[in-house]
Amino acid sequence: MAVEAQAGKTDTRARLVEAARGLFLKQGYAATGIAQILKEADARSGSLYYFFPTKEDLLLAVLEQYKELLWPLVIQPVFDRVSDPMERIFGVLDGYRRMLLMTECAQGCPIGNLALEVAESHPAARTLIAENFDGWKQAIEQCLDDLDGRLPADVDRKSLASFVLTVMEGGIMQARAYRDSAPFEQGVAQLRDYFDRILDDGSNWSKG
Amino acid sequence: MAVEAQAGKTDTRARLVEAARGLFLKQGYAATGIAQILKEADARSGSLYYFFPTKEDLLLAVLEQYKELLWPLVIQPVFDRVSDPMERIFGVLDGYRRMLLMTECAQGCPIGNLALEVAESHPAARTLIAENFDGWKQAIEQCLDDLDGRLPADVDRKSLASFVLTVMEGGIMQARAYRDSAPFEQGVAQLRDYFDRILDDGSNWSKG
DNA sequence: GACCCTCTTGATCGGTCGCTCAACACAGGG
DNA sequence: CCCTGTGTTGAGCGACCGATCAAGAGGGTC
Repeated sequence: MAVEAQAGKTDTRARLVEAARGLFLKQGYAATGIAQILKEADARSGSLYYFFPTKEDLLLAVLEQYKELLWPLVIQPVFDRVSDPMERIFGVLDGYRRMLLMTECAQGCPIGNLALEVAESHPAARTLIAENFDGWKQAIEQCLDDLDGRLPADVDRKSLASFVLTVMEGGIMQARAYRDSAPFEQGVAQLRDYFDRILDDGSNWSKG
Repeated sequence: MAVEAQAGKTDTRARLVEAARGLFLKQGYAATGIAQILKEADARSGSLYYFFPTKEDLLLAVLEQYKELLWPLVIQPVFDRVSDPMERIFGVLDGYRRMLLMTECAQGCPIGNLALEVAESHPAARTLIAENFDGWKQAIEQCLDDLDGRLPADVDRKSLASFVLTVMEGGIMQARAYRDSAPFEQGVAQLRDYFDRILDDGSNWSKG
């Protein structure tokens, strides 16, 4: 019994979203033409506009897919490999470092790119971008909660999770501007230093 | 004696750069058409292409102007108002917060926007973006140097200045994605907390 | 006045943009 | 066999893209 078609009737829609996702990531939204997406997906314009009334709807589908891929592709693999909550946070960050290295700092966070490019002009996309950030921060927040007593009670976990995202996105931006992963890595190191200073480890450190 | 022309012979070039600067900031580089720039600058296409062989050359001129405007517009006003090196750093950051508030979080850091949009596809622009970041970080680094003894000797000032930029850019990105300045403000607050923990103030704090 | 140089004008180029639509393929159900 | 519903095809739309260029305006100099 051969594996035949999936649940859906056609995979054209999926191919279009996949192609658009890759091209938006590499080139940005405005710089990517419909024709290029069609070529990459091996589809014809009529098919695209059958599934997506406008180019923006395709963008929304891409952002929806990012939401769906966040846990299975970004979070879960790290959580499976690492159990310590603190190391899970830095494991996720290390995943982005590896992407930077693999692409020679050409590609960064797809959500971050789109956040700055389309947030203002495409309100619906902006909402989905915010939801992507929310999902990411919730994963970090869960790690912070799992730290239990190690994190002082007066620390605002949501705010700290937001800070982790801030450092990641800012670090990636610099890495891309300099084509060098060092600014990202330094930022992560400073973030770890900050965590070390916050954490109640039951230990007093004396430096030097 | 009326004030007549400036040193240069014409201001058309300056008007074009100014118009392009504003539009690239609001809409991004790819999303801004030449025709729109011409309309905004009240110029004709021949004039533009007399000064700038291509659209990318206009982008480079915009980035050069940002380099020139950094100190007089962003750094110096804060340094004139504030003398304490630490407060100078957070004074600069507060300038960006005010921009976010004024624009309802629609506009962020012009360099950051372009960094993510054109860094990969326009190498010459990427270099100028990096130079803009360098200039910004040098201002912060100067503040760190001016802290003298308050900063432990083993702290890497370049790395810390880079971290300030990272937090700023990451914070602005989230502010724009959420159309809310809170993530930026929280990030800056965490950064201040980090500084407080790093600084040798000659004081021991016991919390609570 | 003749000449040059800087800068401006605006029609126009070929190409690409996002998008439309009538026609058609094809499987499932009656 | 026909009908319907779900996709697919590809020619082609008007608009706009970035860019070109011959012509000329206007000031400075001799």
